[in-house]
Amino acid sequence: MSHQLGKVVENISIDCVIFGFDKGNLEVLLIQRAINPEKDKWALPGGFILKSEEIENAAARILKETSAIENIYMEQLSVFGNVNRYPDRRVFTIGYFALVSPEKYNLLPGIDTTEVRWFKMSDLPELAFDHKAIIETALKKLRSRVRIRPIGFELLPKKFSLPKLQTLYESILGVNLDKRNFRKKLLKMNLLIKLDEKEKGNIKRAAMLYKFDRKNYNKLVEKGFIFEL
Amino acid sequence: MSHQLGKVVENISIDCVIFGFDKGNLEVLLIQRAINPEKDKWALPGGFILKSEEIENAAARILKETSAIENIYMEQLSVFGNVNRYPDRRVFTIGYFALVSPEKYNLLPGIDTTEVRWFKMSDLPELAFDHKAIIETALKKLRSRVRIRPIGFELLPKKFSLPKLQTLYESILGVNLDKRNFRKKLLKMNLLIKLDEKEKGNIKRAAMLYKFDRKNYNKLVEKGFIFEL
DNA sequence: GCAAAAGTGTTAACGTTACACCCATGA
DNA sequence: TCATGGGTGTAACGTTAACACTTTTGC
Repeated sequence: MSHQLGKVVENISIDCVIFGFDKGNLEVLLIQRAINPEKDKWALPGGFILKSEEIENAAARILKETSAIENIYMEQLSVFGNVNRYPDRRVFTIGYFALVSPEKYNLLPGIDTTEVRWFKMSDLPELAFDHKAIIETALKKLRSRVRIRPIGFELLPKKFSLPKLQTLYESILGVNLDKRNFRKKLLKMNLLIKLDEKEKGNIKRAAMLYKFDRKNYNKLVEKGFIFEL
Repeated sequence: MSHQLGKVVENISIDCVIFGFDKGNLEVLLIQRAINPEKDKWALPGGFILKSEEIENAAARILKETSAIENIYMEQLSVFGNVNRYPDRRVFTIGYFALVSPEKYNLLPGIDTTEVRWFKMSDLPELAFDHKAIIETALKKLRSRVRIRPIGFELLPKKFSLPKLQTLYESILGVNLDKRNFRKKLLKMNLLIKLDEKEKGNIKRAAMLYKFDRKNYNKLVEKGFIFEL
């Protein structure tokens, strides 16, 4: 955004940690920087806040401009402001984070980016600035959230199978769960609608598909329901 | 800190939400502003970050300079940056929050403050800037934390009785708890050391005092223990 | 027909809830 | 001596954890 420097708050940026889940792996969205500083390095999608722009709008705009992802709910993570985190001058960055289902979006490298793609969390490249630390902070938050809010569903396609959901939880939490107990618990919550449809593809035995019952979830929350793993 | 404007990052401040607990009431620490903007209004202890100062150090320094409270652990809450939250120019503020036992500290109005004192959460004065919203955000965080981390102990004196601890939890969570069940649960965790001492004062029957066993808590956490109400 | 993954119930251990009376002390 | 708040145990209930076999289907 160097061409915009007059219009932006020059010492506060936003960086977005977007988690996805694909084929049993937790992934994160990274862009390759087309400009200095840290040209050619991989980094979180980020940019500067406009002088008269609310922070949340800035986060949404920046994510859209760099990756073409839009209309997702992002949550504020933390501010990172170590004196030397950015070269030349002091820049604070506000971390945002969100969970999406990768297959829902067509990625498109935008302003100041040469490439956008998903990286497995287990196989991250070298990252610009302090973005490694930001991702680690986001992962901690994800882990602590996932047990008490039904955010796991955000990471899956609209239609998903119970084994996929279980794999997701296992991979985020880093533990193995009992298949029968997991199903029992989830189904008893009345948050899943069983579809009349099976998974497709070259699979031995196709699993039944479900969708998340968001309406009922909201209704239950109003009554004091607390989702817990 | 007007006299320091050359040395500070001019568009990023810090505001501290310090909760205390006294006589069954949740309280928050406020200062009366001695300077413009919002002179004479009550506000959170706050100030600007020095250009070459790490954020955490700034938070600690600012709290000390305004209220004389020091050596406490504060946690980052969120950034507040609405375009019009501050008059004249755009200033972002980083909210920090902490829990203390009021009786441990002698308050002393510091730089740019005419008065410091505790206010009951149920009886707050009109507040400067967006500080009301910041306090509300902090309260939400406090409520969601208090069930899953033993932060309640921070709000009490070193030595406390079980009824006091229970009152504290009841007042933060806004519910009534069963005395016997509460005791059973807490005592089974092995986080309390019973002292050979009773509460003092004009009370009918003095309760036994306990202290929090922080060493054992840390040991248990390492083994995977999760505190839960 | 066999390998691979989906689907299905029961029991025992554990934790949570509900509930009522006696005790110590200051006034 | 009485009013106030401290302290104590048990039984019913619900939740979690452990565990193994049958079903479907692509190859």
